[in-house]
Parts: sequence; structure tokens; C-alpha cells
Amino acid sequence: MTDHVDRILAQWRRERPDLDVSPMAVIGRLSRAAAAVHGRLDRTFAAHDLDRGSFDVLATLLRNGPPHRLTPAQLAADAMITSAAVAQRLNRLESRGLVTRAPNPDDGRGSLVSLTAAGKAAVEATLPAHLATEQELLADLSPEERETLAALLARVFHSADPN
Amino acid sequence: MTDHVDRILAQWRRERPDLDVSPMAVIGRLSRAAAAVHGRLDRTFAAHDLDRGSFDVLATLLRNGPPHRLTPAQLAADAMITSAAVAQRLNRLESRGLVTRAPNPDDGRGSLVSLTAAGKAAVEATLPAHLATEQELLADLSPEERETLAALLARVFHSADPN
DNA sequence: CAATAATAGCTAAGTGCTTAGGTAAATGGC
DNA sequence: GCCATTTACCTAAGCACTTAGCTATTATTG
Repeated sequence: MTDHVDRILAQWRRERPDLDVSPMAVIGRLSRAAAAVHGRLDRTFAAHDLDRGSFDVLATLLRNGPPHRLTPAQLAADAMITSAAVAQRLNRLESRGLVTRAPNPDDGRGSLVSLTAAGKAAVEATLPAHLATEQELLADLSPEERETLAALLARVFHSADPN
Repeated sequence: MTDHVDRILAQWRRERPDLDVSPMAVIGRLSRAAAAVHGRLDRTFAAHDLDRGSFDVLATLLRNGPPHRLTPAQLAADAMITSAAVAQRLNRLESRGLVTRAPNPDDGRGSLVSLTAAGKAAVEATLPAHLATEQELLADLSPEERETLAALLARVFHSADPN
């Protein structure tokens, strides 16, 4: 019942009993859980010749519905990354023929990114395995516990990123 | 009461009602919460002329107690990173005079990393602000909720990284 | 309506990780 | 006691992000 974070806390309490290190119990486990989960998800993506960033872009285009077309700025906001990172993800995806870029007829500065048939096929082939991996990661939690965890994480997110 | 992840789930349910996307509610919020929390923590580190990786190494040495000395392998295991990443963190810290490397008398292959006085001062100066930031991130959660969150995250971690 | 400011998207350079692969020392089997 | 294997640590190269800074277009404002 005692994990790595428990041992870290015990060390702090021994060396610095004057400090309240209790928040580390939560934040430390948040970091480690996210890192471990990402490692596991990445294995599934790699098994389908994708990486997390590429899947993220393709899935965003797919779930937005036909005609599976978004601006780079929309993709950046959705993925919580910079527009420069989106440009580089799109370079990779475009060179693999999974998306195409076309000028935006409504805005001469912008472009529109579309899912190709191959891109749609790639994301649709990966999606069930990805969801199965996520199910597997949550298999030990009851529906109520999942609900609780999601709600608590949403509140932490809000504290870290108000607005 | 509806956040970005809720909107993502609604899109999936409209486009792909055949799929059970419920695990995304948890995993998506875990990713986003961790990213937002890291962003907030990094601001505090930057305000004290450190980055997360450097602070992590210095704090690990400090909380292990006198003589504040560990092997690179111990630091790698603690931080869940490769030994190559530790070597690079140590290069940076050593060049700033915050740690020193010395040959390990008990093992000719290895070295021992020690916190310098300047390194100890740097981490001790940063620690209270770091803990205050963590407290701030959890301010909206009751002690019971923090306990619940930590326990649920520990179980997710265990599913993602058994052993 | 011209000048200024803001916006969209890109490339280039910097950062910190990973994987790959090298060297040197310790360990284990025979 | 030797040789093969393992271990500890490192550098180098690759990767995906960030920040900085560019160009082109659109929006604003006097």
C-alpha cells in the first residue's frame, strides 16, 4: 500500500519537519500517473504507426465531423500547443498523405487542413485499440470512482488554468 | 460546469455513437490537468532561475539527507527518466556549480553526485515558493478530496505501470 | 482611405527528452 | 583466475516541443 510518492513524503518529513509537504502527495501522483499513462498510450499508437501528436490531430479532424476540415489555429487551441508545433505536426502528416493543406478562401492569411481518405482510415483503424487501452488503464476503477476522478481533475485543471 | 473535455466527448458521441468514449473523460482530464499544473509549477521554478528537471535533482539530493550524495542511477530511478537524461541534467547543474561529480570509491564505473552549498541554497530558497504554488493549485479541494484524488491517481498509475 | 496594428501561419534556432552506441569496471560461470 | 556478460555512465544523434522572428493578409482608427 505504500508507493514511491509515500517514500518521498517520508523523506521530506524526516529532513524538513518544518514544511507542510502534503500537497506533494497529490501533485506528485498527478505527474507520475500522467507520465505512466502517456507511456502506455504511446505503445498503442506506435503499434499503429502513429505517435500521440499525429493521432491527436487526426482524431480532432475526425470528431469534428464532415467535411473533416479545420484551421491550424483551431487545431492548436484544441491540442493546447503552439501554432508552430501544429505547423510541424502538419508537415509530418502532409508528407505521409494523411492530411492536406489548402488556402482558406475566407481568409488569405490562413489555410484549411483536411483529413484525406488515408488519414481517416488511419485514425479509424487506431481508435478502437486506443479506447481499449484507455479502458484497460481504468479497469480497476468503478464507474463512480471514474466520475469522481474526472471531476476532481477538472477542478485542479481550473485552478492551474483559470479563464 | 462544462469544460473542453465535455465538448470533445459530445463531438465523439455525435460522430461515432457506436463507440464507448467514456474513458476519455478521465484520461483526457488527466492529461490536461498535468499539463496545466506543470505549466504553473514551471513559472515558479523560472522565477527562481531553475527549471523543473534541475529542481527535481536538487530536491532529491536534499530530501535524502546529509551528506546529500547519490549516484546518477538513483537520481534516474527517482525521476523516472533515463540515465542519459540524468547525465545531461548533471552537466547543466555542474556547470552552474550547483552539484559536483566525484568518482565512486566503491565502484570504479560509477560516480557520486553531491549538492554544493550553492545548490543547497538554491533548492532551499525555491522550496517554500514551490510548496505555496502546489497549495494554490489544490486550494479548492478539501483535505478529504485531496486524499481521494491521490488514492485514485495511485491506482491509475499502478494500472499503467504494474511492477 | 491610408497608416497602423493585429492576426494566421510559417521557418529557424534552442531545449530537454529519448534511443543508440561507446568505454570501462564489476560480476559470475567454468 | 579468465572470459563473457552485465552494469554504470557518458556522448551523439534524433525528435517534438518552445520561443523568436518573418511574411502576408486582415482589421482598426483617425
